[in-house]
Amino acid sequence: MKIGELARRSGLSAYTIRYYERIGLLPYADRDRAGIRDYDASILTWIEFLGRLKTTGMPIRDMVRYAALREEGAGTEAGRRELLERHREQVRVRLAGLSACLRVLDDKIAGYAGQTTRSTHNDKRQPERRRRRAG
Amino acid sequence: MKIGELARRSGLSAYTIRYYERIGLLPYADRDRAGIRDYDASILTWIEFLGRLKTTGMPIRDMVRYAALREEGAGTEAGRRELLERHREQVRVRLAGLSACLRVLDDKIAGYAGQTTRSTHNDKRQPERRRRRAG
DNA sequence: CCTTGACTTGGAGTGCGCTCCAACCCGTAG
DNA sequence: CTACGGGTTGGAGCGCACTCCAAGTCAAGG
Repeated sequence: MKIGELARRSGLSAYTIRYYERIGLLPYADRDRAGIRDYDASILTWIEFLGRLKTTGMPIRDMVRYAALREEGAGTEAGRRELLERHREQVRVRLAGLSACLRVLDDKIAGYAGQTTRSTHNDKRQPERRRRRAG
Repeated sequence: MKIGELARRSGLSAYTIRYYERIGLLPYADRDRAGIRDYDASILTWIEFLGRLKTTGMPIRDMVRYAALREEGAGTEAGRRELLERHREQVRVRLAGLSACLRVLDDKIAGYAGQTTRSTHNDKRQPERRRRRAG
C-alpha cells in the first residue's frame, strides 16, 4: 500500500503520515526502487492505537517514547505498560474533571431557562437555584 | 485588587490576564491615575468559569464570543445559552470518546499483565482476552 | 517522446495559546 | 535622592502538531 491509500484508509493526511515517520511515531517504511513507501495493512492497527492515545490527550513526545519502546521489541513490555498506566491515570483524572465541568455547564444552562432555543435535554435537570446575570 | 494579586488568586499569570484582556476574554479593567488595573473580586467568578470552558476544550475564539455577549448584557441570553448548549453537546461527545479510549487502554494494559510494575488498579477489570505483542 | 499524476525530500509556514521582553512609569521605604 | 518593587505598553518569541511547498523522481498511458 502506498502513502495515498494509507492516508485514505487511516484518515491521516499523507503530510501527517510522513511527519509521523520523521519524528518516529511510525516506523521507517520500506521503499521500493523508486523510493516510494510500501505499507503493510498491519500499520493501520498501530495508527488506530496512536489515534486513541491522541484522543486521550497524550502529547506526541510520549507517543514517540512508546513507539520507540515498541520498535525496540522484546524486553520493553514493562516500560510500555508503565507508560500506559501513567497515562491511564491522567485520562481518569481528566475524565473526572470533564464530568464535573459538564455538571456546572448544565447548571449554567439551566440558569438561562425559559429562553426560546430549541430545547435539547432541558428536562434532564431542574434548575435548583437560578443565577441571574452570573456571567 | 491589582494584577499581581489577581494572578495569585486566580492561578493565571499576570501575562495571561493581560493577554485575556487584550483579546476580549476579560473586560477592560478600570485603571487608577497611574494606569494600573484595579480588579473587583467578582472577576474571579468569571475567570473560574472561563477555566471550566477551557477545561472542557472550548477554543478561545468561542470563549471570546461568549464573553462579548456577556459584555453586551441583557438581550443576549438566548445566544449565550445556545453557545453553551452547543458546547455541552461537544463535551458529551468527547466524554464518550474518552471513556471508550479508556476501555481500550485498560485492555491494552491487561495485555501486558504479569510484568513487574507496582500494580495500580489492576484488579478493577479482568483481562477478558489478552492480546500478545499487540503493540 | 511527452504528459500526467502520485510519489520523494528538506524546510518553511500556520494557528493556537500563551509567555516573555524592553523600555518605561509610579509610589513608598530608607 | 535613590533604589526597589510593583505596574504599564506593543510586539516578539515559543512549543505544539501539523500543513504545505518547491523541486525533483519515476511508472504508466497515449
